[in-house]
Amino acid sequence: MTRNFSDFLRNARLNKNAESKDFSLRKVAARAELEPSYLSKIERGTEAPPSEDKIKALAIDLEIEPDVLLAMAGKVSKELQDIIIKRPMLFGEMLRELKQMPDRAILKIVREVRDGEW
Amino acid sequence: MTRNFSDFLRNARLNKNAESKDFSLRKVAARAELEPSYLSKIERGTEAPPSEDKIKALAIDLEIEPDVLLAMAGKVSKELQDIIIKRPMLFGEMLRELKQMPDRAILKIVREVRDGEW
DNA sequence: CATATCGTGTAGTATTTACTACACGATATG
DNA sequence: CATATCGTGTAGTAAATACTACACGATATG
Repeated sequence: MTRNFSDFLRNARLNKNAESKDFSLRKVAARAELEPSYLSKIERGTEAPPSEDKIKALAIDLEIEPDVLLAMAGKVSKELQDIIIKRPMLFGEMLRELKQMPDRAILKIVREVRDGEW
Repeated sequence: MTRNFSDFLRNARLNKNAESKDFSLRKVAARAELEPSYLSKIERGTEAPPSEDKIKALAIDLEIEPDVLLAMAGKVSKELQDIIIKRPMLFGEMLRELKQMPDRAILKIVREVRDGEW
C-alpha cells in the first residue's frame, strides 16, 4: 500500500548515492534526524512512512518535491490543509469541480492567476 | 483552541432543538452513533472533536456543511485530501497561488471552469 | 588486518486518537 | 408521583502513530 513511497524513496536515495556517495542510508537518516534502522524499515515498507516533518526533511535532502513525497505517503501537508480550512466551502467546491478536469485546464488557471488576469 | 467547534456544535444543536425537540444531546448522539457523555464533553470542549466520520454524521443531522464543520475541527476530509494526493504538484501550486486571492476572484474562476471556458 | 561504515533485526516505548461503559442527580411527562 | 429522559462525571481502554536504543554480521577503507 505504501510500496510506492518506500520504493520511490529507496530509489531516489540510491540514485543520489551512486553520484556522490554522500547518500548512504545512515547519512541520509542522520541529516533527516531519524534512526538508521527506522529509515531502513521505511525504505523496505516494513514501517509506515514517517511524520510530515521527517518526510519533508527527506524530500529536501534528496531533492524531491515535498508535496509529491507526502502524497506518496498518503498525506497532505498541514500547510495546504490550513489553506483549505480557512475557506472550506470555497476550496471544497473548487477541488471537487477541478477533480475531473485535465491538468492543462488547471495549469491555465494557475497561470492566469499568477499573471493577474481576472 | 477547538472552542470554535464545540460552541458552534452546541449552538447548532440547541437551535434545532428549540424548533422540534428531536435534537436533545442524547438523540443527536444516538443518530450519530456516539455515547451521550462523549458528545457532552465534545460540546463543552472538554474532549477534542471526534473522527471525520462522526463529524460528518453530526453535520448531516444538524444540517451543517460537513466541510465547514470539519474545518472548525481543524480537519480536511479524506475525500478532498485524496483529490490533492492524486495531483500534488498541480493542486499544491494552485492552492498556494489562490491562498492570497479574495473569494470573488476564486469564485469567478470556478464559474469559468464550470462553464467550460478554456 | 584493524576499524570504520554499512544495512538490518529485535525489542521495546511515549503519545495521541478515538472512543465506551456505567452511574448519578436534575428535570420533565403522563 | 412514578418513571422516562436529560446532561454530565468518573474511569477506564484499544489501536494507531511515531518513533528510539542496541546489537549484529557483512562489507569497505586505510
